[in-house]
Amino acid sequence: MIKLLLVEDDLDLAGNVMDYLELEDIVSDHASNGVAALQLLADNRYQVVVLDINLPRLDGLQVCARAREQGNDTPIIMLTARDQLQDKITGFEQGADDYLVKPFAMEELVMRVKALAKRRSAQNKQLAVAGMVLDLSGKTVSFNGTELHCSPTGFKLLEQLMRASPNPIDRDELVERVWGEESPDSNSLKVHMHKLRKALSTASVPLEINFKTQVGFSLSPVQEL
Amino acid sequence: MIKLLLVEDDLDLAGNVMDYLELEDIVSDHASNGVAALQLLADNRYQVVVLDINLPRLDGLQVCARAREQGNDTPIIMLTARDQLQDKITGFEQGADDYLVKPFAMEELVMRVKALAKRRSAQNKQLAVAGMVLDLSGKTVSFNGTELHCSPTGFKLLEQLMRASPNPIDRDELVERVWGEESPDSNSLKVHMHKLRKALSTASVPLEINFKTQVGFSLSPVQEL
DNA sequence: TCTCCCGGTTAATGCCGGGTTAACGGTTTA
DNA sequence: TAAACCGTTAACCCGGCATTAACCGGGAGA
Repeated sequence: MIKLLLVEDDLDLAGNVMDYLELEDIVSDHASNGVAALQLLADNRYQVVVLDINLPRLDGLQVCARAREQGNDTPIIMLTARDQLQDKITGFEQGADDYLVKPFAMEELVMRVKALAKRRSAQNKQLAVAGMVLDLSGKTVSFNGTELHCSPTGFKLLEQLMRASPNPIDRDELVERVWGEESPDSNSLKVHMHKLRKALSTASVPLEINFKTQVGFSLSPVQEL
Repeated sequence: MIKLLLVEDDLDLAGNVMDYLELEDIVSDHASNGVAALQLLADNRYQVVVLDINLPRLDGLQVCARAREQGNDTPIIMLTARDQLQDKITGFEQGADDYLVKPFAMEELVMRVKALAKRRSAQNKQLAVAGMVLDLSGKTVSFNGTELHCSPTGFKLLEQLMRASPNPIDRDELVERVWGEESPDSNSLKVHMHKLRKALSTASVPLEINFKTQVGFSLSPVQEL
């Protein structure tokens, strides 16, 4: 789900855009002038801003510049009816990230919104359990500085296990988060789990994956005897 | 301080413009016809050219075209009394960077001059990674002083890789930045990548291009063992 | 004690996608 | 007009990966 701020004074257009975006699982706040936009930007965290250039009170370029001055680095898509080079230049100079000329296709807008949101959300987050670090942006897993190899699916599995750790995660829940609705034959999970366990042991990571019926899988420190 | 060439046959207007620009810390040379303009362009380096279209001897469009033919990529602002779309199109086709219709406000001109000068100074930089230098203005790449050959597309690819380095850049993102919306068959990227890698290795550049699924391409120093 | 269930283990299969190479067509240059 | 360059495409190779199937072994219940 993407949270977006739409700044557009044409209420008809704004309504249409918001309706369409909603179908794509993008929820929008709306401002119809520059001052309101800045207020919303200051009070909320959006993943993307769609900003018309022609606005009452404070035009889009100024809104963009002010927002950047205030340290707000939310990705901004500029919107304008003027298909002129100068607008683009000025827009980018003010710190816009992308540009769309009216009239535009809704699909086009959605595509760009998603692209920017994705780029943004992929920024350096990482999970750590018992010294093992999982880097969401680089898709890498490392322990004691040495990287350990993980296939994409293995990575997703490990991510879920680490998010839940030290609590167990239900088997079906796990499968759904990794594979989504369409899950393959259950054998696949077994095999991936096996590979994960093997990877952990060969890397001497002091963690083990346990399974308990009616409870699920859990990632926990190895128990010495 | 911005150094500018004003090409304008109306001496009154030219004088006014130059006086005004001076207040903004912009110093101007002046040519009153196309031939003189080309001569000055060949002998000096300006940050911006303001070029009237209606000129004696050689009109502005021709001056623009000739200058570009000679490899001069100084930003040009076209100036004309004719507010016609055709002029704009033709102007941009000849390589103009911006456009201003007479009569214009001095503030408008100053704004655009500054915008172009800034863009120019910003884009004239060169990128350097691990001793390899990519010159944006000259479109050349060199390592240890020796130039290494790069096709236009290869150059764009390398530029994006270097901008992102050492971080990876998403495959789709890369394709869009190099080819734009309409990208060719994905094979093309592979081939260009291959040529780039080959160029790097034959030039003994200690950099390598890596790819990782779900992450993208990255330019990083070679790992010795 | 036998058997069914279910997770773990291992090996095999097929696919997907990047890497590599060669060839074709268009454009520019000598 | 021939040569060189460049972008693109097609064809193939190859490795990694997900998936499947087959088998093993322990625990629960009859």
